Amino acid sequence: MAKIATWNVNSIRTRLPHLLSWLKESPPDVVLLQETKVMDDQFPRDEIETLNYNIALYGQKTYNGVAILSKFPLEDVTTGIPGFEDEQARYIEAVTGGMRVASIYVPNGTEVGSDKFAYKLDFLKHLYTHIQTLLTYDEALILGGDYNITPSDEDVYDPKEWHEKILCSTEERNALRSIIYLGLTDALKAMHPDKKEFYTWWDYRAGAFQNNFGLRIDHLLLSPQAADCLKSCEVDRAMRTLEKASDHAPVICEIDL
DNA sequence: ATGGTTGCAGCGCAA
Repeated sequence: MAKIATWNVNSIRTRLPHLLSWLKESPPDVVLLQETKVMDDQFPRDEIETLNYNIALYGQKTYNGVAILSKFPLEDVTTGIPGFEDEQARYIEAVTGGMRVASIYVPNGTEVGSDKFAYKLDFLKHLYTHIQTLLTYDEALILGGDYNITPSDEDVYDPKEWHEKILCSTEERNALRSIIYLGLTDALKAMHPDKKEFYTWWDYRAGAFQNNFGLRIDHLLLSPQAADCLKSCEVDRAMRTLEKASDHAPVICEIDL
């Protein structure tokens, strides 16, 4: 049984104590990290390698940055979406433990209709094309990350307040739905089809976590070969309760290949 | 509540 997690850490250096204790207490086999916010030469490799993880990095100063940690050897590592010119470090892919995995940090978009929103849609368009190609490989494929999109109003604590706002607009939801309809399974939704108020991100402001004012924007999307072997998927809310927590909680699935 | 908080770099910007 392989355990695969995705987690937006919001700075690997600030979150390192939480990451290390989490890796010690309930070690996933594969960890897909987003928003590491550090250049590769400053990534805290030694502390993580000591816990028997291999590491693949695509970092950037101050913003963005993605990484893959794996108990298995990491092969065929690629960075960036093929065919998409992007100076921001938001995509890394590798083959590990009999699976192909990717850690994806979709642009936030800031505001519907803005230049950054256009960039978000462009990123999603190229991601769609790349996933089309990946699905022809007929592999166990796990696309984890901060997609910065709620699939539906069920994934929003206050759909009226968020109606057509960023992370919830029809246009970006359609882009995500198109990607899923290529043949992917939303692992958390598949394991908990009727669960309500099931979120992965809570704003730091205004006591959002304490009030469970959250959104579900972090996803593990699985190819049919991976989905057939899916045994569980959960949100690790406990990580969001800690002092100096990331604003995102990890999403973890178990796959019995 | 065009507010609120966090992380970064170095006090404005992105989220």
